[in-house]
Amino acid sequence: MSKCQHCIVRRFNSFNSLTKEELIKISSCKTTRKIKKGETLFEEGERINGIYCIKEGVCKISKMSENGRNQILNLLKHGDLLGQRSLVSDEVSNLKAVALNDMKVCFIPKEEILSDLEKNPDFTFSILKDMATSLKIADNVIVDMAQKTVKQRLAEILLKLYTVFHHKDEGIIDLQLSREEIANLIGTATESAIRLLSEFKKKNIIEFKGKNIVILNKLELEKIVQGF
Amino acid sequence: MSKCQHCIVRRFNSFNSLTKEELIKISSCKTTRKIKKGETLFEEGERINGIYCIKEGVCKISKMSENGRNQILNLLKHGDLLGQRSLVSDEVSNLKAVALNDMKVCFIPKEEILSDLEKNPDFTFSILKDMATSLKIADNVIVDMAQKTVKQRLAEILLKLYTVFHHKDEGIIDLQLSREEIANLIGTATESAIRLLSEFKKKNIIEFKGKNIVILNKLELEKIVQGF
DNA sequence: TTTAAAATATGATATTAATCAGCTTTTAAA
DNA sequence: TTTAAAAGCTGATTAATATCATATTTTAAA
Repeated sequence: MSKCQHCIVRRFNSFNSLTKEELIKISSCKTTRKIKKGETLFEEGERINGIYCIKEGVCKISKMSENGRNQILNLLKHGDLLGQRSLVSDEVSNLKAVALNDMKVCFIPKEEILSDLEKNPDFTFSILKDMATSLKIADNVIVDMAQKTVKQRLAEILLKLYTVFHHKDEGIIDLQLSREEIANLIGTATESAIRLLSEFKKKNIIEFKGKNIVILNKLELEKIVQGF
Repeated sequence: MSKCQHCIVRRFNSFNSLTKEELIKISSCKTTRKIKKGETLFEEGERINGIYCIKEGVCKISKMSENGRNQILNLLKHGDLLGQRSLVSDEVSNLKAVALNDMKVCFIPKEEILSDLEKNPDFTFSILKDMATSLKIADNVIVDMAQKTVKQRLAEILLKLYTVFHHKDEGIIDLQLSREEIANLIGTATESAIRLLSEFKKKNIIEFKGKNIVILNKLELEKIVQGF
């Protein structure tokens, strides 16, 4: 079995603050899971009782709205942790996680992490820092959703996707999302997302390369985000 | 000077997890501030370097959007803490806080709290729990902003305001908000908020008592939230 | 008290986005 | 390979919401 203390992924997350001994202990109780594209890691309302550490692949974190539409709240990739809230709450998950491509994740049971939280203030501080950052980002998303037009939000998500998933120097976004998923990221109808993507394409701001989107004019997207 | 260990407000927040000794230490370094209605506690971009503990009054937490509109993200009242993010981040505040009525707040410098975070895992855990709850709430707000109509959001905020600020058994919301502030809470134009409030009033769902809103038909509001 | 400014209200219009419908292309299963 | 289903696309229409204009009421300052 692979060992946490040698796992390169941990350099990107709070596990970096654990001691070698703590990592060895976690190694011994973690389970590794492979999830195929489209498969569900966990459902809304499911009890998680632990943290997922993403080794490979990307998953979408979503939530159903009361009027039956799906909102994607986050995209997580290698190095990201998932399920922090389960550590401090006995509630079931309020979110659903689905793989966007083939994934490899490690699952560490809640009890293990909790004992580290008790003993290692650096680790706790790191988790706290992560949550604070997530909270700040969430505030920004609320403002965007409340105040920006669909076109602004689409331009913004394309820039964000490029930042996180760009490939080499090209403008290509190295992540395949369906039109519906893009719509669910920005909170609009699928048709509206398609229409605006077509518009961007017609204006040579983006192009489609197979199933991927390529950013041709980053500056123009930035202008659109600002409302021009 | 009033003492934290005797302050009733602390029963509602994470300071509840501090020991008597820790509270005495905090008492000795805290400063108490009175803020008049309309005054600013701190601005976006200001360095906070500590935690505010609200003893009396209500404040709005807001953020400007890129297109110059103001979004109210939260309303905080007695017992609530403010500035947790400053503990774990050296960044300036991303939010602005303005008093909605006369307030009394205590300010505890960051260094004091940090030493407690180091030594008292219960306290840290409690802060962590708070942040996790805030994160869950933020996720819900994102979904609402992205997926619900302005009418649904208005009905929802009225119910929330009622829950948090209701007065005795009456349907009165014991907090004075301008129409603009209501609009900034739900992310819409002031005129749209006014129009919908008028509609709700015409349908006898709410009434205006001076500057306050009174809920007459809670059930109907709940139906509107669901999309009917 | 008078008066200017701010807040509230409402109508008219423009803009944005959702919905519905029908079509084409792509994908995956038989 | 064929074929059904899903995804993508586009036009037309409707619905929601913003914006602009203007009037009225309330508030606070002179």
